[in-house]
Amino acid sequence: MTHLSATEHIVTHLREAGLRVTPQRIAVYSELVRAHDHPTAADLFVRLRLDMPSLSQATIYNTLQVMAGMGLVRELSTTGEGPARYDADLHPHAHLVCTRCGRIDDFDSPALAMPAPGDFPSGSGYDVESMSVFFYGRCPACRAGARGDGGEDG
Amino acid sequence: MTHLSATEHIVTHLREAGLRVTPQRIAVYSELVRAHDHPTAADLFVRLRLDMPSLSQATIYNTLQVMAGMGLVRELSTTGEGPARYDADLHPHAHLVCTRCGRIDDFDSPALAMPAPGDFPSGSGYDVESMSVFFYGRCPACRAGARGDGGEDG
DNA sequence: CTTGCTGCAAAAGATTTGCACGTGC
DNA sequence: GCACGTGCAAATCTTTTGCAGCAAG
Repeated sequence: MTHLSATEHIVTHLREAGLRVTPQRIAVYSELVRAHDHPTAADLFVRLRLDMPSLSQATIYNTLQVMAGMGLVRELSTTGEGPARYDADLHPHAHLVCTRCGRIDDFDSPALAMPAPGDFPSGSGYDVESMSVFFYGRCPACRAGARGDGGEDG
Repeated sequence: MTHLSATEHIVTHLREAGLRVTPQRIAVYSELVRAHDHPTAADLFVRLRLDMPSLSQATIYNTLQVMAGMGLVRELSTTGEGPARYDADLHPHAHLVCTRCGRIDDFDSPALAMPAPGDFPSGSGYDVESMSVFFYGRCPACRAGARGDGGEDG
């Protein structure tokens, strides 16, 4: 759990899962680690095609599904508004969703009493494995009266 | 905010918003208040067509959009898995989402330190208006090895 | 060499939209 | 009576799937 590169990380996990290590999988994961703007499958497609013109959308979807299943990435869902977004940052944190431009920012709450796994509802009969906290509102750019094109990140 | 019927409630809000009071809007809202299973647009369509055969899906979607915009109902998003679900219960509460059958239950947390509006992230620059807390796991029926058809509510 | 993965394109599922008619106000 | 809302069907958008060829192990 030292500072392995994204490539090392995905390669290790794929090997351990008995899955094949392909350039496409490495590319998708690496881009997701590099990006901090919670891109959609389509975003990743556009960005990655620059370096890998043969890449197909189906492979992106497939790869994201595989990685989400391995627990390597997290699928975020805003409000049904638009496509799913993805996050390679697995440390527990909330998300700020702009209801105007759709941008998603991380919100790492020092003050906010974020429920810990121990607070998971146990009386409900559910076998809770994870949780999500979303805050909805307007991002700084949209508050400032900007047109709200959506966000670029890096 | 006394115990008005669902009809009284929606009629009042539509009037205040300068929108027309139609049987379809009353029906959709009333069914959403009656149901406690966070139905999808398609669920509502099936249920309401029994009493209102001419009702169309487009009207359901349109009505849900209008009511969500008015803040009368809340749109929930499970995990991007499947269609959006709706909730007419506006009091702050978390949701338990079954990752196996898609069922959603309310979770009203007495013990859980649910962030209050005052805890909303203010340093982020966002103008936060609402929040959602989702817990993901397996519902009692699915834990018990049931097939997981999804839930009826009554 | 074997089998899983990729790329393509078509399919499937959910939601939105255009238009003509009906209806609330 | 006017304009909004409804109903229908087609369009749009996102994601999944079938299949043939390629490449990882």
